[in-house]
Amino acid sequence: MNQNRSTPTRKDVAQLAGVSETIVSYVLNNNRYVAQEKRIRVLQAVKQLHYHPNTVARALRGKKSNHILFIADNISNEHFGKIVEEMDRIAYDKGYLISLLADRNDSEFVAQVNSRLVDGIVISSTGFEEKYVMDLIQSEVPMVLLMNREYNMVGNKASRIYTGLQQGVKECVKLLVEKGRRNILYIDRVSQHHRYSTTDDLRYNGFCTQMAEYGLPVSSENVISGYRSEEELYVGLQNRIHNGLKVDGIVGRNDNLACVAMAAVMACGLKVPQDISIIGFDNSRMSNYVKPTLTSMEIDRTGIARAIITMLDEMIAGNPPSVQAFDTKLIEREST
Amino acid sequence: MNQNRSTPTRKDVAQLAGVSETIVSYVLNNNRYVAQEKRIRVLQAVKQLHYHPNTVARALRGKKSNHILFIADNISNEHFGKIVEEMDRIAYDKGYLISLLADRNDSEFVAQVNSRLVDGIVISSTGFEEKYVMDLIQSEVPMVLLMNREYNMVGNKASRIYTGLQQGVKECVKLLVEKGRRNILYIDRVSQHHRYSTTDDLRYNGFCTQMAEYGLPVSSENVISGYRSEEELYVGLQNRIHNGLKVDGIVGRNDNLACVAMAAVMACGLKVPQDISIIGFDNSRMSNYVKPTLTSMEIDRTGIARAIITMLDEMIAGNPPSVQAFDTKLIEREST
DNA sequence: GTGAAAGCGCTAACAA
DNA sequence: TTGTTAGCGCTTTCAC
Repeated sequence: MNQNRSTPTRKDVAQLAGVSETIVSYVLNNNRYVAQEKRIRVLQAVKQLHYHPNTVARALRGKKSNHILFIADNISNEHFGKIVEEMDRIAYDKGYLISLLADRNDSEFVAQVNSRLVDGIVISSTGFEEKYVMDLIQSEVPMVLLMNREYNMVGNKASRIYTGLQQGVKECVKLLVEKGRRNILYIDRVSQHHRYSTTDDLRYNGFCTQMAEYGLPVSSENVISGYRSEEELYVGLQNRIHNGLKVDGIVGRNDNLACVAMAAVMACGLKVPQDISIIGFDNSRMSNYVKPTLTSMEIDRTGIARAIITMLDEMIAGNPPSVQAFDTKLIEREST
Repeated sequence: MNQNRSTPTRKDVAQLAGVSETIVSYVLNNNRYVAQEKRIRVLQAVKQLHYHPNTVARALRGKKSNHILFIADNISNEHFGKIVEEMDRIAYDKGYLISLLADRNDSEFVAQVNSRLVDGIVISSTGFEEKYVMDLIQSEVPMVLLMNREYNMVGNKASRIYTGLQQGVKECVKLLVEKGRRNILYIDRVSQHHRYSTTDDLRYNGFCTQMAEYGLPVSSENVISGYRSEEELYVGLQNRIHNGLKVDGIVGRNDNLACVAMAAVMACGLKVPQDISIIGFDNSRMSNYVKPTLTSMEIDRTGIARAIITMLDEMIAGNPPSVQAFDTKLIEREST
């Protein structure tokens, strides 16, 4: 814990400005009339001492903690990093600090989170069970959900952001069909804990929906799921193709998986994009550098980050939760 | 702020267990003899209510806040994300929460940080000025520095982790020289704020040192620096080569820049690795998927993450700062 | 316009 | 072994 006695407190400001401590609070919170000259003296003292009200004490007293918690199931990928980076840029000016936490599916986790007095919670996860989301909502902390999946019980108790996953994947399928592809694979996530996509997952859902609209089949044949690692996927996909799986198009759940799949089909002797078109998701850096370069869907991360902070701000101010949707943007490259 | 009245407090536990509040504290902090039966009743009540001591109140009272702050200059890249992910895994079990903050070079930033009562600070930045690091050290919060650069004033006031950058880049140069390369370029970072490397930067330093040991020149000819974006770098490098720059080897500051450089030299008609060998740094995912696949240096992120938490724990326990060094590992692929 | 004082949930010194 | 109490830094009610 910070033992530093040199960090100024409200008392120091009051002394330097020659006013009572209460006056300092009034000036800083701007919620009471204070004589002009005193106000000025206080502000000067604040500046001189580089005083910042102790966030912890404030939070304990029931004010804002200026602390936002971001709960996610994959805090290491580029997509997530970019959103957090952008959030930090906006949030810093508003005085917010952002914490990162990987989700755990147990009620201890919920209790842990509740023991922190945070101003807002953002959840971006497909694997975090809805009952725990509901537990968190019960404690009445403003919450924003990034809709990677559908929730059944949340209703309008949390703000929701549709990041364009479902519509985006639908457009991926459309593009492939327009290119004349019919034997289209969907590459599902790899997971060591058997957390594969269900139709709750908006990307997977988008795939199924659009395929159905074209009258194309969706089955265990063309949904590539159940692998525990990228290596397994790489080998498994090759085996399937050697065993006669027909494929002329691939939609990857993200760029990384699309690249794994691309490497696998190329290892099978298929030419991209002549024999098969491949499309990823996220428009991450690597899509520019793989060979052939990878067509991908760009997600509006800046817009999403802004929306998160805005929504949280509004809910903290007492407004009800809201909903916002974002579009994705197709970035076409060599792989299609 | 969390308005939730249902989150249990110490009082609730005391009531349920039929003991005084102090007893609850003593049991939880395990620092006083408490009658066996009472201790059991307390622990039962804790479990039943899912009670967690309010971290904020604790921190205010001068105890641990269980809060670690990670300050960095690039919170969106994969390398950084992996370290945080690993830290979270270890830290969660110890009750720590990790916050992320992009550095800002002003004293307001320092004051902001000080207003949070954090248990420890981790800094991984090349651009964050040392005077602000010193200001942070003054407030006596345990600190771990990831040594991306040399510091001149820190001395042993903070724990330091050498992540292998300098030695790693030296090995990169060695590898290229062993392959018979002599006209070796170093690709420096791109920066919109003119924050290019100086010899404080351990990667750049490693390059200079090893080149000198081989009697090879280092000049503005072969240090590719000063570009504001990857696009500028891509174009600029091609121009230089068209203007006669001789090059048969490239060391990229990271995989991403190495890929940009690789794309540029290939666009100039050079063959990789026949005409030119290229090596990156970080062993990020993309190095597996670019064509040709990219030789790179793997950093021991798991080890580093562990070391960070261990060091912080020890300093929080009152032990003096320490130093640790990690080795990098060469992952050779097609580009060399 | 201003100040005194209570109290947020917790720890630890002190007293019993 | 246990309870009482002061106080961490702050906000806000209430009285002046």
